[in-house]
Amino acid sequence: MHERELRAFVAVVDAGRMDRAAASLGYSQPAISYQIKCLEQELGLRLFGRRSDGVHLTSEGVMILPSARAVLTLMDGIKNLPAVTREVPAPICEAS
Amino acid sequence: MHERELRAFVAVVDAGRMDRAAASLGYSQPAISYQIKCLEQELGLRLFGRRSDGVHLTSEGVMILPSARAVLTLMDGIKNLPAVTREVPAPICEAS
DNA sequence: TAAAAATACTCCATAGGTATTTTAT
DNA sequence: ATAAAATACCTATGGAGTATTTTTA
Repeated sequence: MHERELRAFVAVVDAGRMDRAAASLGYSQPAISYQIKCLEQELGLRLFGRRSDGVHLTSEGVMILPSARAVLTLMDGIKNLPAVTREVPAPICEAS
Repeated sequence: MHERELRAFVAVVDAGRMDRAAASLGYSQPAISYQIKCLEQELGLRLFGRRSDGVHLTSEGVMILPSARAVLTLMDGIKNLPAVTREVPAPICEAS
């Protein structure tokens, strides 16, 4: 399971369509289709039903969505943790 | 940030040495060294101090460890969620 | 039939292995 | 000097793009 697959997953959920999700992530539409397919294959289930007007979550998709979001939030936190440590407050009094 | 990098990270933490972590994951030692290096570069910080008898977490490494473990736990949960749905209890009464 | 997703294909970057070198006690 | 990590090198796979086909309402 890869971060970019999970980002694709939630982007598609949010957009309701793969092509718009692709645009929002700066990828081509086939790239997102491929990522979703990879994730579905790795999990061995279908995350979306395909329609001519977009895509909708299956019940399995609904189930993993909260965990997917949580993983991405944690990852964002990991990426920001070092920044937090660097945010050591500057001395209140400037050197004279 | 990739799942395999986080798995390498926690395996190295648990083993205290990259070569043993590599063995525990079924990778070669240079592969783990490479994954740790990638993660350190992506985060822009050093996760481990290197010694001749192994490796030890830096304070930044200590900070991200709980989140790294949480991500992996969530990922394991995602992988198992479908199994949970499939574990629909069998009918208690056999068909007569 | 029109809009969206999937496939085919090509190309490059990523990540693995083996062999070797470097580093640290 | 020895044990562990890093580097070099090669190869294979993954994942991206563009062009095209397929699907579905």
